[in-house]
Amino acid sequence: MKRKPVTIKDIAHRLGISYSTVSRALSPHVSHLVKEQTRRDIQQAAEEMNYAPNLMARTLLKGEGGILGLSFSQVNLESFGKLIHHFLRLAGENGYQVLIAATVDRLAHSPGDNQVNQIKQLESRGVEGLLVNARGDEAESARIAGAVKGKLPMASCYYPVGDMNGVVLDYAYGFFEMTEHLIGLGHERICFLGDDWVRTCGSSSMGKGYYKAMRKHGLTPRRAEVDPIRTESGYRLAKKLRNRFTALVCCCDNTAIGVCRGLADLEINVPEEVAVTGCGDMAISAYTTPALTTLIMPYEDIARIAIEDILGQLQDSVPPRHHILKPQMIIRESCGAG
Amino acid sequence: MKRKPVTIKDIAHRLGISYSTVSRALSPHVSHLVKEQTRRDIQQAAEEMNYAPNLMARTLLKGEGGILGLSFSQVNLESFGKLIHHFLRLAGENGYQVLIAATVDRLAHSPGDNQVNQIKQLESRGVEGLLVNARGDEAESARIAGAVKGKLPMASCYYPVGDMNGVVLDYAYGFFEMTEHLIGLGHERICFLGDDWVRTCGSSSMGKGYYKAMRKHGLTPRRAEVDPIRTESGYRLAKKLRNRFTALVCCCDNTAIGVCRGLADLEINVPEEVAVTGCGDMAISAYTTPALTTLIMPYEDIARIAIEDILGQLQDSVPPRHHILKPQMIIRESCGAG
DNA sequence: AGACGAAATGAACACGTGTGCGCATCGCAT
DNA sequence: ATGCGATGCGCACACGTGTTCATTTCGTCT
Repeated sequence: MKRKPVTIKDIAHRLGISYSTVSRALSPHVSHLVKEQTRRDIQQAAEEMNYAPNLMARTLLKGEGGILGLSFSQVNLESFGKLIHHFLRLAGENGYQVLIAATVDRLAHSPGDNQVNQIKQLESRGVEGLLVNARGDEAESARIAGAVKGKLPMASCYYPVGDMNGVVLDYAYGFFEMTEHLIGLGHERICFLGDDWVRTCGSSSMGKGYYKAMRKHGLTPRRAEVDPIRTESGYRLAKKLRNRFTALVCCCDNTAIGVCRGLADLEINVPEEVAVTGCGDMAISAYTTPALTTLIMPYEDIARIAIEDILGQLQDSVPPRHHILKPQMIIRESCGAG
Repeated sequence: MKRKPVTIKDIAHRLGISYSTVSRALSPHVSHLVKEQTRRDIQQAAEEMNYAPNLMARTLLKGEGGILGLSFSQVNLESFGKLIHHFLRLAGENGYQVLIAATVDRLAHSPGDNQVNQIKQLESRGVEGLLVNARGDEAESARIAGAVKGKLPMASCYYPVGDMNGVVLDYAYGFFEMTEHLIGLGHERICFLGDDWVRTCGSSSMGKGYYKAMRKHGLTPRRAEVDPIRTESGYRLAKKLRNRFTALVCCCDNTAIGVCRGLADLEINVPEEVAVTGCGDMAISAYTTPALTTLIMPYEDIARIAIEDILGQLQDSVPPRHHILKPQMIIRESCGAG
């Protein structure tokens, strides 16, 4: 089934010439060293034999292969899809392809399948730069930083990775603003729905921003655990939280929509009785009922800055830097301040 | 900035031994040929020097490198994210990594940046198998089939690519069933909201299924153009179609949610006055108001079958086959038959 | 001590490509 | 016919790795 691919040797053998001539004829910057007639013969033969150059051999010899690595914890959320989309596009525009690796489960910690191991694999494949989306676990982030430091240009996104340069989303800022907005509307019993908010994501975490705003106004913070991927997880929580809070700050639009529907099924009005906010601004979030108040993340900016940073480091012209991007709060109906 | 990576030669030089010994010591299946003491020295040195094997060199020599290729038209929809997620997971479980390439715009046809070219690039990188999501354009599909045929094991997903084996979603079946369901509920003026439905996707297209059901019952099919990515596109269409139809069959949940909100803003009740259906079953589609009647696509099955097919062809044990997967209609509120 | 199988290691080749160097060929002037 | 610059092409090496073959070293028995 799997045929041997044709090489320049095959072409040379067929034409009865040396393969260095073939190599030259097919390399644009030295093809003028080959007689025009033979060059045409070679190009025609290459076309006929459906020749495709072996980029691994070329990379092995020259040391640079035009490939960037992407190590992600997940890809099945719309937000990750958007980011990857822009990264692929921008990489392509700069002549790079992308090798992508994703962990199966952001919670799985099987020793052989951690993110450090994945990054080493990407490095072994000869990637020239790395875009990393770490889970936020500080211990693992430190190991990642140790494995990459000084060997490869890297940009982390969303969460910081050690002291490596990165494009960090200031979730804390966004959730601080969002929480203060709700407090300004008169809410006092406000609950945060999200992951473990102390251990993860360090100082830029969503929970930290919420916590800070609550403490600032002398309110007691509370938190409920949800799985951001499963809308159902938010839906179920609505029953438990129905009478205990007047506002629910969700870590993800997915969650917020589940919560809204859960409250509606209990005949609790959103936003009149309970205000709900999300994060991420999915494509549909402006068109749900009620339309979702949420945080817009600048996915395209993240991808662009990350690419610029990696390419800058590669050309040794630009020193690695930290970039902190602020999400933009967009007020719609679900928080009751439209 | 970019340091030279350490090789087995570096390790050998440091220990004053030949690099063949180092190579053996680090290859599990022949490491027993090396004296235990030297083997430990080598492994310790490799650890200390942070050695990472060059997988490109290994691939070049042995001919197989453990990479599968993914050529997609888009990744920024939730459905594509899901599929890629499962594909990455299953590939990883079988010891493969994934090189991914995506076209920027499914409508862009710049000659150098077509999908055929991308696939050739992936081939040059030494991918052993290919998962292709073509746009459905028959001319380009034929070129893709010609470029890949006999050289690489390939599985196409969603839409067929020439006569290559693939995992095809029978959209036509799903939209036929959905349309008949609406007709069974008494609807006669039913409109299809989607892409160009004649040219694209061949006989398995969404539009074909809708068309067939309408014709079967003597109804005149109509279509409105929408961009499945932009929810806004469905929202705007609600005004134009408000009084002309009693049911709207959408090509994507994104569109359906936009339409629902558009109708709601016009104070038209869904589903009492107009029924709406979607396709894809996004994470939130069961929790919108009204909950969306839609088609569930078996993303995990697609990924699993595609991987099995590719790996089967690689081991030459399983002949390539066609697989046709049927979407499952799930009735919720938006069609008025809950 | 000598012999001999076993164990351990080094030398060499291969994979496909790019490139520096040297040789051959050709056209042209002396 | 000889010299000479220019052009075109082949040889050989390099990249990092895995594997075959030959060679050395070692332990053991006669």
